Amino acid sequence: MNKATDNPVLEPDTTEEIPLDGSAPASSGSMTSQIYQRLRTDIMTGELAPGAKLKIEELRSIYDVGTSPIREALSLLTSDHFVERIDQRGFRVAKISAGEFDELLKTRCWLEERGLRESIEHGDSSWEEKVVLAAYRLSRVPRSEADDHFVANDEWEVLHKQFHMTLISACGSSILKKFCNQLYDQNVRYRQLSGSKAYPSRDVAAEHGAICDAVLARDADLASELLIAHYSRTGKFLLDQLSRE
Amino acid sequence: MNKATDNPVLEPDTTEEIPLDGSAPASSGSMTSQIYQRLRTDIMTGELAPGAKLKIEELRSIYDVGTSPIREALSLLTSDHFVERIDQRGFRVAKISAGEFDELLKTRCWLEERGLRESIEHGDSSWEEKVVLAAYRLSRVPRSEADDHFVANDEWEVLHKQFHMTLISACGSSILKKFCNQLYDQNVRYRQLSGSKAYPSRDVAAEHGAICDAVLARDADLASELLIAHYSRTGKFLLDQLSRE
DNA sequence: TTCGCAAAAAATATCGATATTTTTGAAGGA
DNA sequence: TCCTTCAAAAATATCGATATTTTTTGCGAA
Repeated sequence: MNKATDNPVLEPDTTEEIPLDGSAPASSGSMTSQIYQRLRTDIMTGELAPGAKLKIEELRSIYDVGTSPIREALSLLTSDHFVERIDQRGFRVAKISAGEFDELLKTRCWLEERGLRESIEHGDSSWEEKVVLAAYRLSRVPRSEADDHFVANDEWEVLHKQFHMTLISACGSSILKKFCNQLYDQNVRYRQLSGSKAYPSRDVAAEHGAICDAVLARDADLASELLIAHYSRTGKFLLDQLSRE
Repeated sequence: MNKATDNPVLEPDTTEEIPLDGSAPASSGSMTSQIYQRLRTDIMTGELAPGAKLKIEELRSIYDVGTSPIREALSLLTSDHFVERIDQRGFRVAKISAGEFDELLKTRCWLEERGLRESIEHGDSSWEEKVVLAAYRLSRVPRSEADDHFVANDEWEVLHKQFHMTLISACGSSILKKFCNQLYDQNVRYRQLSGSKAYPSRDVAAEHGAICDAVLARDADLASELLIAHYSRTGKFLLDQLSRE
């Protein structure tokens, strides 16, 4: 058998196309990039609480670098809306609120629906196969690392994002993809912050499967409906948690 | 007569709500903010050519400041996609291309259509009045400062943006508004760069009027159609200019 | 000539010190 | 008691110098 280039499904590096992290600066290399990544994860996981003041001097001693890389990393994080910059009075971790989450959810649905519809209309068979592959990979990994209680599974996180980003990957606009990527990460942050206690017991895997099926059937209306329902359900759940506090 | 608070139309500061600039850092205040603004306009106007290398030392001597504010301003400009940052090898002005413009135009239509539809559905009478006012103000100002040939009119630029941003201002998502704002500015850049020679002679003012009418009639389908046609027309024109070079 | 390699030059990234601004907190007056 | 004011403290912003990295250049060897 010759090289497997004629069958994309067998090509293992299909996943490489979509960078799943903040994608702006590579994590290695410059000090700035490293700090950027560390701060980014620390904010996403809630290590750094929403609204917390990010004092340069403090960070400087914690991460053991000069002020320049810190300030630069913080400036970069501004674009991801993970950090707020107030002129002449420094940086702070972006605040969260039920209201903002509501907007986030709404906007995400709007943008991803558009991305999905465009992909369904324009995506070729290679895109279809990527979707199938992403769905399959996701289905093989448990959502929680423990059976009895919820323990976040990093691998699932990665594959879940991969799946959703693949859905819209053939939309024909890298700008839209970037926006969706940004909003996805914002959403992850909210998920992390709402304390991953008792996760809803609905069959998320089945929902993914259904979306995948609708996509393969090129049924844009159904696929969109399922996708939005999928997001809205977790959204509702998170919103409850947020307003309960 | 008492204060004009009961009639929003007479309230002159209706415009204040939407910041029309890059909105991240205020233009005055810190050195960083000033440099940010200057670089931003210099890039938008084409003073700094697409793809041009932004050497820190050079900028440092031109703007007469230290390296920190420069680097920070450049980092901030990264979020607007006016500047590209390549780890360990500095910054350069974001490149332009017909392909990217095509995506920009598409995405802008997608997002603004959604914003407009949501606004039409949810906007109250105060929003309606803002639209009327923005449309009126725009209609009073000539597109070009000269009658015989085209000379960009700054006031028109401001009011035009104001009009379009007002259209989507009641969509209920500040995230979407921010995205549209960003894309609008990107588009302005393309317009500036494509050399403002001989502008299309179609009646842009009439198009704005028609959109406004459709909005007031709460006809979402018609308004969207007109808006998209409006964008597509200038888009086509710009795309021609771009690929002709 | 062309290729590759190393040294020089240029540019980026980072540091630590200083200037500037904001915040804090305590004293004095209404 | 509640403001207001002003000075000390804290934090941000900026600078100029140095360390690192990338790019260029020039010199042989195939």
